[in-house]
Formats: sequence, C-alpha cells, structure tokens
Amino acid sequence: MIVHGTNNPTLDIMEEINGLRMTRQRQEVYRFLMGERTHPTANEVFMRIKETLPHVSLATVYNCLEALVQHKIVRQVNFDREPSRYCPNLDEHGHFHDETTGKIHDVKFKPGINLADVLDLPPNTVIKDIEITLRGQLAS
Amino acid sequence: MIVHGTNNPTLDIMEEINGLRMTRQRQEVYRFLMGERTHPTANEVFMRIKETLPHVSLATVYNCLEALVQHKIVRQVNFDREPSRYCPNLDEHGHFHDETTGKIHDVKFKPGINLADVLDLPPNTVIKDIEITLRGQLAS
DNA sequence: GATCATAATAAGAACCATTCTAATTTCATG
DNA sequence: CATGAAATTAGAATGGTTCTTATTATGATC
Repeated sequence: MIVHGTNNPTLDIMEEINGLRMTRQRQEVYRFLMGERTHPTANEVFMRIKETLPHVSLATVYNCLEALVQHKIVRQVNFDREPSRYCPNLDEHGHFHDETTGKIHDVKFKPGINLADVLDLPPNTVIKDIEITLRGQLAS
Repeated sequence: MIVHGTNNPTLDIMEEINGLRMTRQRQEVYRFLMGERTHPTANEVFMRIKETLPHVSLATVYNCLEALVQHKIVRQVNFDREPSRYCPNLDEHGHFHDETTGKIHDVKFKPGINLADVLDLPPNTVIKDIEITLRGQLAS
C-alpha cells in the first residue's frame, strides 16, 4: 500500500494534549472542530480536512475522533440514531436540535444547577457521563 | 409470497390507542413491552413475539415499534449508537445505563423540578422532545 | 355476505455509519 | 541508523435499520 505525503510538519505544534500524541491528522481534526462550532459529523470532518491532507482516509478520521473523545479533548454527541457529531466544548452542557434550521446549539445549565439535585438517583450512584439532548424549534 | 396464520384474534382487544389501529402484531409488541421493563431492542422484541406469532418478520417489528413511537404509545431510547431500545413508560424521565450490570433504569426527576428551570434556553423555545441519558454504576 | 380501496405484513435485499483487517509508514528511543 | 510500537491507509466487512415488492388483512359500501 502506498501512503502519500509527509507527516512531519516541522512548523506545527505536536505536543501532547491530555496524554494524546498530536499527530498531523489528529491536529487537523481538532483544529477544524475548534474552528467550526456546527457539531460536524465524521464525514463532514473528513471532507474538510481532505483539503489540507488530500490523502487522509475516513478510517483515520474515525480513529482520530475516537482518540480525541477517549482523551476527553472533544465530546461525541448523538441525536437519536443520526450520525455522531463532535463538539469541542468541554463544559457540562446539553444540545438543542433546532428542527427548523437543522442546526445544533449548545445549551448551558442555569447557574448553580447541579444535575444530581434534579434527578432522583439511587444513593452512591457513580455517574460517568450525562447526555441531554432536546429537539424543537426556536420561536420567531 | 406466502403469509401464514390469521390476523383475526377474535378474543383479543383490537381497539385503537391514540388513533393507532391495534393489529395483532402491534398488540403483541405492545403487550411485551408493557410486561418487560428491561428496555428491549427491536431484535429482542422480535425474538420474543416469535413465540406467539411464529411468522412475524423483523421488518414488521420495526414497523410496529415505529408506529407505537409515532403515536406516543411507547418511547424510543438511544444510548450512544447502540441499538435503539423501547420503553412503555410515558412519564417524563431519563435513563441510567448501569455499566456493571448492563441494565437500564428509569430515572425520575425530583418532585417540583421543571427542566425549563434548569436549562438556559433562549426565550420562546418550543421543546418537542427531551432525552436524558446517564452512564455509570450503582455503588455497592 | 361480496366487492373494492387502503393499510399492514412478510421476506429479503439494500443502505450506510461505523468498525475491522492487513499492509505500510511514522514516530520515539536507543 | 536500527528497532519496535503506534498511527495511517484503503478497502472489505459488519450490523442495525430501512426499503421494496408481493401478499394479506381490514373497513367501508353496497
């Protein structure tokens, strides 16, 4: 198999983030996510970073996204069974899917709100991850 | 194509629910969901109602589940990108996925809690659906 | 009850987001 | 520079779900 191009970007920052080695591909994926705030899908990331890394593969995009998610650098967001979307906002927040525009908006919690105070969980429950998604429309 | 059996269960309740005609297959799907509270997948529903309707097809199970969901008779529950699960509890509630047992538990909101009071939504937002999912483990 | 139009079901093919496989390349370290 | 581990690539495979088409059941009307 022929793998094209160089992965030695002498001018690029390659330092680790959260213990994850920042390869060129992970860097491009991450940089794109940080710039875009539209919660793109894996395929949208792929289409876009192909402009910079023409020989990147979709599998690599999936690998990069998985690595970034596992190292808590980005979050994976799922709406029903639609393709997963990716979000660089690490603050605890939910997602609102506007049915009119199709856009996804981050939703903050009101100040002082702790989800454990809202949900009737059994005592001593260890919560590792919370996902709050809403569908609806922004009134005109 | 040969379609076996009869769909004329003289002894069964066939009245509509929420405007949905209760065919034999929909009835069996619904009855099973009401009895089970383990949030089964479509395939699990299929395996089970085959015992009663040996010639039911998986596509029909999916059709029935979709019809039940669209008529707000059951809820569809998604965890990440795992197979959808189905829940006959129509009260507003979330779902807790216990990683230790693999089981899914309904999570009620604490009394007097209104989600609109918790989330920082733009004014006049119309929310049509909310999904709250948690992953973690029940402490011993 | 017979006829007709419509809806639901069955079986299997198709779809498509995602994961896997195997080969190659890159990287970190000595 | 050599070596081993990790990352990338291309393409095949996977699997939950949806689609297609033929058949059957249902409800309305006579």
